[in-house]
Amino acid sequence: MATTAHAHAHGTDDWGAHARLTLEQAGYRSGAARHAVVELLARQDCCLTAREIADRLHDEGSSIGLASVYRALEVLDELRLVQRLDAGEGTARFEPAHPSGEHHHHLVCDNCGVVTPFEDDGLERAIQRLARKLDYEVHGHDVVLRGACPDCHAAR
Amino acid sequence: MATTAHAHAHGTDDWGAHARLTLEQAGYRSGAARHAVVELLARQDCCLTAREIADRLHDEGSSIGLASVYRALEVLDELRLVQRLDAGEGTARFEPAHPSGEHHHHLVCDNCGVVTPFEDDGLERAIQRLARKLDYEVHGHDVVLRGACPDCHAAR
DNA sequence: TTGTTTGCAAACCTTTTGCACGTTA
DNA sequence: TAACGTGCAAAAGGTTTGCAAACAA
Repeated sequence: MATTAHAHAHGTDDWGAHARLTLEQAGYRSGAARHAVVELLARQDCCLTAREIADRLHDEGSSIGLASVYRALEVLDELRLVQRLDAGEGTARFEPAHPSGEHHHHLVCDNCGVVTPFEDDGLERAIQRLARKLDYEVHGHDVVLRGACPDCHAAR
Repeated sequence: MATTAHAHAHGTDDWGAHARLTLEQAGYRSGAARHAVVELLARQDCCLTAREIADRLHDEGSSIGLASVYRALEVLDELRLVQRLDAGEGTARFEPAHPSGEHHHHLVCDNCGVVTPFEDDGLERAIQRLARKLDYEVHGHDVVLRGACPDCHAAR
């Protein structure tokens, strides 16, 4: 089966190690804040906002400034280690970008705002066919489906 | 041919009239600011930011407040008369949503930021097949392809 | 030691809101 | 006239930046 709304298992391809290596090879030193952000992201299946990242780090006892979270995410984005996603709520979300190219897309509930990941091979194939036809060098893509999640739909 | 990077012709299905009628039927009165925003959007093929809308209206001599542009867009969005798009630059973009369901998606250049519309039937079919399989009532979707536009790609 | 990273606070930008005034029905 | 729409200014987020202190190499 090609479609699943379940996230894949945690850390199966060790994104954390890949990210640390890539950062080092790009000449970045290791500091506490960026390290903590990488460690936290390595444990995520789906996207978090910068504030969510800072809050979780605080909960775990780290005192990381929000600005440092943004700076870490900026570097990770430049190195294509994270995928930035705008779900339309005015705040950006970030999730690990796996070197294998494996990725998912998102369902966003118009009503409650919950974001759910899904994967679909047919969709990926259609996008690859499309990208070949365009006069553009395509590096990546995002698909967001909007609608009513099962809970909100049932609650009508 | 199913794929085109060209926008379709201006106002061929008279979105402006449709929008005015929908607004009236929803009980909205007609005011200068919202009217001007609808008129301007009716002439657009692709997305504009709120500031771009206000600036163009000013250029045309209207003195429309930016807040009124946002308020107009909010109403139009609620009535599903516009499509809101986040291209990831931190500012939302808006374009007319045609009642026929005809729509396009966007290519965003990572380098220069230019946004180009495209249409692809294969992609639409893949999304429709996918939507049927999900446990979600899907109302809409956005696809953003990111990469290097022909100019930026050539300039390397 | 030297340049990088970080935390804090201030600055910035987009978007929303309060309020008084003008306008529509 | 009563309710709605608008413009302006202020407020409210989210994100970026300046700077001095802490830190890695």
